Amino acid sequence: MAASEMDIVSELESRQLVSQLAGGDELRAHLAGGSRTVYCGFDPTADSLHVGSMVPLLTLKRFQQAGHKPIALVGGATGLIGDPSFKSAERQLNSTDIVADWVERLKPQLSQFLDFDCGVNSAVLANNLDWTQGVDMLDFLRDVGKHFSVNAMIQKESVRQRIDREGEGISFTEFSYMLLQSFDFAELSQRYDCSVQIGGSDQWGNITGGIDLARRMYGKQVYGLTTPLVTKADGSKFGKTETGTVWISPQLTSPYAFYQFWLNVADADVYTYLRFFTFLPPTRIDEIEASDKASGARPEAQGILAGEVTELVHGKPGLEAAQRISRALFSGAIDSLTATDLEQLALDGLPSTEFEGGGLSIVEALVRSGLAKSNKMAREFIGNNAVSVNGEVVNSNDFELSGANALEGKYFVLKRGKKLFHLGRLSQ
RNA sequence: GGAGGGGUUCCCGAGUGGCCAAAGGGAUCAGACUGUAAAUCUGACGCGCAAGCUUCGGUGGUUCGAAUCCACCCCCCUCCA
Repeated sequence: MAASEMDIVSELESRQLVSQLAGGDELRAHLAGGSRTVYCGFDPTADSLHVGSMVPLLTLKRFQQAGHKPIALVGGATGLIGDPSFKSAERQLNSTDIVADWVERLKPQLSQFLDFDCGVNSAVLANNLDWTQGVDMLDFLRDVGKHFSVNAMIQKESVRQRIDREGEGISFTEFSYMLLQSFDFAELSQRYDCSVQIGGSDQWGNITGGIDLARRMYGKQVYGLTTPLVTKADGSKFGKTETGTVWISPQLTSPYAFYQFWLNVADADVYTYLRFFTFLPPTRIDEIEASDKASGARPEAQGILAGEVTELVHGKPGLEAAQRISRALFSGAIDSLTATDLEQLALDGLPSTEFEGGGLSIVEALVRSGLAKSNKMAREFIGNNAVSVNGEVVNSNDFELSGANALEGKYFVLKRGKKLFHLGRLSQ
């Protein structure tokens, strides 16, 4: 490995990807001194990762590219408990079956970003349930619990609002979460000689807990690094769209919707996101930013970002499908699409609905397609000129969809608002 | 187990017998302006075309009338044991 490749901390800093360092210069020297083993944990809180999980996950990949060995840990055990860090309320426990199922779904998602066949620094996929479920409770309390001071734990910022805030509390279950994650780090330091843990900055308390535990249990010096939480300049929550969370899974968020999400990133955020979510060199990103600023026209950054991230997550075919739909729908020439084009859009992931029987009213079509939640909302959208069918604005509640005004005798491209499209098909 | 404080529409949070489908803020959605940005302004924001209907932890009462009063139950928080 070239020496330049090894200076991963500086590389991450140039991308503004370092929030906190546990170990500072010592950690830099440690990473510069050879190929190290680095881990990051992902708890199964749903049946897919979402875009927010991508920052630490891609950071893990960056470590691997720099010659280090990544461990992607899926929290089969910790997912049963629930991390209280910066959560405002106690959460509902999920059943063991559900968590086990989610673990299985997360595994391939974690794996797709890492290289498992590149020699000494091949990635490892681990599950903390493997070393947690057999541990005897009394042993755990004696060997692990004894190293933690409750006085110190309740001082952690991550649980502060649960303890200080009137009306909220924290169960012993969630409070013990830190012990489990700390135990993971100590265990990985033994099993894999893992010496670095990374995570989002909300994981700082859990990471430092692990560093202390590894030292106390095994006399091992280990380190930590956190990445910033992804924020949005306007203060709203990152990773949500009008249709909900943006997931990695193509079943939950189509490549088209995924692509659109990135295409719609605000100017104020897009260059930061290029640094966080792509592997383009920082110098290249600076160039893009400079050229966008100079042009005064619509920035190119969003298109580049959407292209890079969509390809990374959904591959070339996914990206191409997303771009096909985007071009077709936003070009304004909807009425020139052929039946083949329209069927392809449905295959590419444009949401679609079969409309049985003959003609139906626009109001009903909006509700059945999910573009409006209720008849009332549908009428309101129509009243606001927010609805169009096959490119033509609909301005009457009495508008009917029928073979006569369909594209190719059976297709309708329904649009609500500026960006939400749906394909309707009449079936006889 | 004891004492006290709470549970209101997506979230926060007012409301303590009719003027309450329920203030205010946030989030969200639509329109205008734009670049499928941001900011700003306007409008919507339980369901229903409407008459009206269903909501304020649950169940049952009191009352002409309840989110508001009473009883019991469930859940949460604080302090004490």
